[in-house]
Amino acid sequence: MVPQYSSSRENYLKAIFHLQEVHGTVTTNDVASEMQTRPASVTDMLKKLKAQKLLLYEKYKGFKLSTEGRKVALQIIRKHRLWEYFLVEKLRFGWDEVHEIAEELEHIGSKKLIDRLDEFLGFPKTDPHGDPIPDSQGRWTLTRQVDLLNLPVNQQAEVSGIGDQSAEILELLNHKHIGLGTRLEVKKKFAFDNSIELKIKNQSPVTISEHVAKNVFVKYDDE
Amino acid sequence: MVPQYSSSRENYLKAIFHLQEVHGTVTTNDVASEMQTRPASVTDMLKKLKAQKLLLYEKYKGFKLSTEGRKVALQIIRKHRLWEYFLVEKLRFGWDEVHEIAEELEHIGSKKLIDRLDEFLGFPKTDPHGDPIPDSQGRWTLTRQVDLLNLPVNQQAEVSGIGDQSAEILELLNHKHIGLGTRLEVKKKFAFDNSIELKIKNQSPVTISEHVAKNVFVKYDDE
DNA sequence: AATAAAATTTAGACAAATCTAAAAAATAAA
DNA sequence: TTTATTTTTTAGATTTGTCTAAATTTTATT
Ligand SMILES: [Mn+2]
Ligand SMILES: [Mn+2]
Ligand SMILES: [Mn+2]
Ligand SMILES: [Mn+2]
Repeated sequence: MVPQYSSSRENYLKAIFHLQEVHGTVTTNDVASEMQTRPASVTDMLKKLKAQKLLLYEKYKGFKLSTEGRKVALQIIRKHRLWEYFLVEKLRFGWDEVHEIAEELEHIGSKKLIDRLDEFLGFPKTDPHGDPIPDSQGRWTLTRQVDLLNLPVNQQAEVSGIGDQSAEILELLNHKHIGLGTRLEVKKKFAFDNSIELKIKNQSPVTISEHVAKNVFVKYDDE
Repeated sequence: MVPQYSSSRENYLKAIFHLQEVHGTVTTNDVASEMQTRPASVTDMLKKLKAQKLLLYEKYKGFKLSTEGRKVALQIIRKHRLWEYFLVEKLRFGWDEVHEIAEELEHIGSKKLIDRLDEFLGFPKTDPHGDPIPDSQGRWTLTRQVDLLNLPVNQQAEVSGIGDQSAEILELLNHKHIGLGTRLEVKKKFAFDNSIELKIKNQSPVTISEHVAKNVFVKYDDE
């Protein structure tokens, strides 16, 4: 039997993993705000994760996932993203309504379940938000992407990922018909507020703020 | 937002519902043994369920589900059985390996998820064990389910469940081309050893022993 | 270097779900 | 109808995860 961890512990591992990826480093306060909880609760949990050897931690000095902790985090992320893919591709959910549900489904234990699901879905490489899905060994293919602020004007590109994945930004993008795989190009950048005008084929131009642009990643053939 | 109950409470509701269905009545000890827990823990939980108006309970006098408790129990059962159907029909699990996983999946909250799943599966009426799946209003179609010993002669019926689920009986039934969904009728009952002769369309008659007949359940429309 | 501010941890509490041991009530047997 | 047995409930603990308030440590500012 594979060791099982509580949903709460799995959520902490996942949060720590994400923060480690973005900044190189994580703090107690970072985790507290990511998890919508109190710093004192984070400290409590850090001790428990350390006791389970999922975390390297010395009080006041900082912490990071152990090799085992990282492995567990990647499996939760794998489950989260496969379930999101399932919800969108098989149950016709919108990409902006699957995160909450996947947040629960990711804690279902069976390894066989998730490997069968992966197979059923045809071994998808990325989830509905463009994020890579780790394989059953916890590996993923790194795709390099640029955010829209850094996409050259008039360069055709394809949306390949979203940074911030709040329901709010997804709703906004949805409304403007911007989604994974959307082909677009930047027509104008306004220096005043760094807003950007985009053109999607067969649509009238749309404008997005700097805040949004920073969170939309695209890939394009750079010759 | 629909009220949410803990997995533990949902499991208790389900257990109480099942015991109510089988016997007309449930006791603290029944629940304890069904849930693999202690009578004292059951009493603790009965008080909590009563406080939430899911249970009608007076100490030492007995208890039963309230209308609301029954409704909740039926929704958990609906989810359990739909997930079992999904696991068998879509992920190619054996019918003998899905129960444990469904025991976890049944606690996922989203109502939309389960209704979409139902639709995706084509609104199945029974789970892989032949048990009826309640619809989204908690209703199920009452089809008379009897074992083959009690099926009237010449009454067309459909195999809807197997009692004993050992590999041995499954092998025997498999050999005789009897499985879930098989349409058949009883042509003759032999008083000598209670063996039974069956007819399946386009096949020559087959005989099964009393022991086998007792473990094959069928349903038929009772007019 | 001394002080102020911020981050982190500890102390002590609470709710949920479970347990063991003991008490109380209901039921069965004598 | 007493007495014995079984069932059910209570009392008091324990574990997990969370919280507030206070103490401690680190970091930033004079
Ligand atoms: Mn989660
Ligand atoms: Mn995602
Ligand atoms: Mn369950
Ligand atoms: Mn079943």
